[in-house]
Amino acid sequence: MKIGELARLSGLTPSRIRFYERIGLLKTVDRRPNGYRTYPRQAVMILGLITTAQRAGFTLDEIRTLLPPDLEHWDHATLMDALTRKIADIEALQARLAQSRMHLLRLIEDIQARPDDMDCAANAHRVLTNMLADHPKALDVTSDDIRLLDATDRRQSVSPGRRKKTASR
Amino acid sequence: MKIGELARLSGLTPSRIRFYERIGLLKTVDRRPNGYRTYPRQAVMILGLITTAQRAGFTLDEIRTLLPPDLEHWDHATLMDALTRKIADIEALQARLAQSRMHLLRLIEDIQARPDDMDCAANAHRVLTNMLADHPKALDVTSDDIRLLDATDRRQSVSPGRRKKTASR
DNA sequence: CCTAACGTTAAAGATAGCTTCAAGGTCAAG
DNA sequence: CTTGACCTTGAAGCTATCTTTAACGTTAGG
Repeated sequence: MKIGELARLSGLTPSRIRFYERIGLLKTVDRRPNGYRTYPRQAVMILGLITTAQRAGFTLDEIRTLLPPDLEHWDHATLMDALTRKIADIEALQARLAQSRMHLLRLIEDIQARPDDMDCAANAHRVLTNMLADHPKALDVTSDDIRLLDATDRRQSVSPGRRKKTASR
Repeated sequence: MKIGELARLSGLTPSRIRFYERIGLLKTVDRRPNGYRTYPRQAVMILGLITTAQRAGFTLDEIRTLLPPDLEHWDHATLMDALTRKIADIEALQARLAQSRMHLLRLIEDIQARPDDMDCAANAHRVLTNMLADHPKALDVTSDDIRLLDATDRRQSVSPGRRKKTASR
């Protein structure tokens, strides 16, 4: 089949298929005398496999190294290893997302927890200070820096669980 | 303070700070007679805020529209709305990651569930067919999701896996 | 006075994964 | 014979977020 038909069958665009060939993800295919690419039926499955792997989080580079020249002969060990590591990657991402989410929830709570006797500006400062104190390491901000920030306006900075031990630096 | 000191205090590079100014994320700062930028101490907090928001999954564009000219005067309603929507984004992504993970786990199981009387080639075909027959849209991850992933992932990844010779010939 | 470290700018490069464009060649139908 | 749909190529563009480079000015210290 020609590239247009393969595109229709696989749901990809012709340009994408040519792109995959260019980067070595698909092996070069046969050409007709006029230069047109000619694909075997199996190509549809290969493309489906590629998009499925992409959706699972594999990069094209990873897919290229995993894809065997022959769909029936996989490097079993390498494949299982890649799958296992990808699951671990996903779990790491999940952990970070969970943290991000909790961080945002805590931020919302903190903003709404404005004491009655505090005006918005002071509350803004309180929330900001709390938030930036939450991740000192990631921001490369030391405890000295925090104190420096506080010095700007040292009125009140009340929050539960303010600093956690400022690990290392 | 000059840009180098701000960079040290904030953990960002000078080029990144200049970049933020160029795209309008930071307002233009005062200059000394020699042309050097001069920052107020508050700038450290603004940069910390920006990187924190980035880690939470906000794009620089989003941050720019949310950041008030004055750190003490936020658009409370818009901010809360943005935070809430970002949490929803995260949760949607979490759901998709969970599905991706389950998909991979099922794939591993399926590969290992090769009947005794089936050779590897036939098993490969069986697994492939099962996989491609699975809910193809279930794991779809949009470019927006990728961005959110990047926000939590990129700056922490050790090496940005480089591609060899990006498609040219 | 010299040098190293810092500051400035505009422009280009890097990353992933494509799409789009320009400039053609091929082919089937009418 | 013309039209329009298809095919070809290489090169450039797109997105977001920076970094790097080049070429140059400034400043602090010895």
